[in-house]
Amino acid sequence: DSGSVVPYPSLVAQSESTQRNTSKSGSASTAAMGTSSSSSSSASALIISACDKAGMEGIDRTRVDEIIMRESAGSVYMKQQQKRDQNVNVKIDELKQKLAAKDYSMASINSNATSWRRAGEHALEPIIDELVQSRPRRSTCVVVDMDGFYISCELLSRPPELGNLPCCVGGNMITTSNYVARRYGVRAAMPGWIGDKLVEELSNGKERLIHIPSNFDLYTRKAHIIRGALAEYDPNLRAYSLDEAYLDIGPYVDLRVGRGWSHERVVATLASTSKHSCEDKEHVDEEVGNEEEFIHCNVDISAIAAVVKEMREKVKVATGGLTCSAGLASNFMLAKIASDQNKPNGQKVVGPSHKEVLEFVHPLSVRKVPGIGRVMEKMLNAFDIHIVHDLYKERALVQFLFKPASARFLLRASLGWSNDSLDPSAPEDDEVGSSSSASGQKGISKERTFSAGKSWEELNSKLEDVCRSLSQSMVEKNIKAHTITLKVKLHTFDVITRAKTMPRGIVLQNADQMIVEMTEMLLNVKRQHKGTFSVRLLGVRCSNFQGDEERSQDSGQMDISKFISTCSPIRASHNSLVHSTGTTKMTSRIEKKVDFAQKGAQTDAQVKNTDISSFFSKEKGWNKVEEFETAQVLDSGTNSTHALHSVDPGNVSSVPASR
DNA sequence: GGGCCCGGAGTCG
DNA sequence: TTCCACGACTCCGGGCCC
Ligand SMILES: Cc1cn([C@H]2C[C@H](O)[C@@H](COP(=O)(O)OP(=O)(O)OP(=O)(O)O)O2)c(=O)[nH]c1=O
Ligand SMILES: [Mg+2]
Repeated sequence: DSGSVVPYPSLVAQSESTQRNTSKSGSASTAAMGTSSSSSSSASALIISACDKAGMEGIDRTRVDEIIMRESAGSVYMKQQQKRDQNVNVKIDELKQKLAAKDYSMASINSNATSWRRAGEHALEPIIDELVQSRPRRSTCVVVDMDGFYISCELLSRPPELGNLPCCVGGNMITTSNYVARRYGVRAAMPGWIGDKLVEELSNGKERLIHIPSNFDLYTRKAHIIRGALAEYDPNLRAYSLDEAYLDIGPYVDLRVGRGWSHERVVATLASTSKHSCEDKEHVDEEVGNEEEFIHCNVDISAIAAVVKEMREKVKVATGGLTCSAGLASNFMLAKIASDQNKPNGQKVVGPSHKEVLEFVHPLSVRKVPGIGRVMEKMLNAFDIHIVHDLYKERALVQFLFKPASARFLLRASLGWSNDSLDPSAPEDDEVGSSSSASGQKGISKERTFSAGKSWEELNSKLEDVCRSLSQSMVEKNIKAHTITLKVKLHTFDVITRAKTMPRGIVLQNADQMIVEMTEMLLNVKRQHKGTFSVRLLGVRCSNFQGDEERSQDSGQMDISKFISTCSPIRASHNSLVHSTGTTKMTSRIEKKVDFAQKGAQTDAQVKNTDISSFFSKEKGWNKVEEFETAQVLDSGTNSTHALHSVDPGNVSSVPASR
């Protein structure tokens, strides 16, 4: 359609209260008609407990939502959520105006308000082609996620009958619940008393939610056992959290299934080769064969699935009964999504072909994509994008609406092939790029919530406690930091942070030193703040670790002119850095890394014609019709260094200056 | 132009 | 009667500096 064009100037800011969700099922262009987007219900859509998590299928979520809303109605917390919600609505309306302006200007030239999208889609074709081309051809990425981890750990050492009752870990705040409790809508990040209410009311008073205090050490111990079991299958596994691990079992299945080796022999080989570097690499090549053989080793996917099943069983035995679920796919984004599909105690395989990938990912809610949270979901929904397929269908619109990094991420997600850093589910495949400090940790923090309305003296006392506690952790971990940040949460739930980076040569670890800085900062915050200074949380964070900066040769200061003019080898930093840092793994691993993170070298040819942001952003002056019709996204000499397929440049290029 | 710093926000488990 | 954590990471925009 699109015949009718909205006069741009008529788009006045909508009053948020007047929406009635007019944008039924019309295409996103309906949204462009200026009807205020914004959510339908007055309740903040950001907080209702979307019962879409594992173990919560088919429960009467209307009643759950009703109880939750009733329990939190009018609370300060709720008011804060509504404020957030309103801010998102404002953002949405801004985007809609931006879109309307685009359609309008296009229409004035072309008499067709939305044809620019076709052109945009056309411009995306080569990029999509390349992404599809570079897709891994095997499903050997595994995400293992423990079922109800904390609560399962707790129930292990308790009478089994307890497992049939609704249980959770945490008192005032629930960190997780068992699957019985989930049937009542009780879930992580829910305050305890709401969980109580849910169970009480939805069981008609027959049951009560059982709270078990948290025992973090227990979970940490179990986590180590789990990793030990999993490491047999991939010694280079990434532990994303206590209960979640990312593995590439390609090498394992090649030897175990492809070569028919025994489990023990495979484990021994992998273990001996993964650890160290160059010498071992040759050793591996002898023992394992060359990489072509590796790659073309066509292992039946059901055989890989069988390996995963066996692996899960080993975890269960090693932990004394903890179950886990797993996803098996050709990349970690898909594997992560898949790991949730057959929870608990199940697994899901996604084949590597383009067809299989799309069949899997397209019907899913965009919310399933790791990295798309409540806010992004709401924004997408406002443009009638609900499932991943919509994300693909509206790819031109998405490219136009969002910032390059987000747009890139969303496009890749819509193709089932994402490893952007916006997606935290893709842990870096190792130590090459970032922080030389052993753990790779970038910050450490401590924060405490207490009843609001404390006196000034009490506040300072709390702050000292937090500082001392943090300091102790830093001593234990041998961490010294350059930057310290104070966090203050007011009784309204508004958060204020203030940071200070110490002068050269001064480093933070000592408690008294931190206390000095923090108390001064707190005083400043208090002075700046107008209105009653009623605090419910104080926190301290240290970052910018000493030893994290390291190699920053060439610290000499240059004349400013050099900075501005000579901008030649922007992109060289990528390749050369990856190269020069020296990767120390066996060939097959490196191969893998290219598949996973696409960090390998890119040819200049690849770099060309890939920055589509310039195509959609009118700031660059690309919004004239001619360009759209020729649809060439040329580019480039400029800043188009981050192509859609180049991933997470931040990580590789983050070599901070010396301090 | 690009790096670092700061503060706000979003996301995850 | 009340009552919504904590630790970690990333990105973005604005300011300052070379
Ligand atoms: C989501 C979440 C988890 N956690 C902790 C408790 C969880 O047991 C642990 C792992 O998180 P999850 O894997 O998200 O949850 P889960 O393992 O308890 O349940 P399942 O995977 O079967 O759906 O992390 C929090 O402390 N806060 C949170 O908000
Ligand atoms: Mg889990």
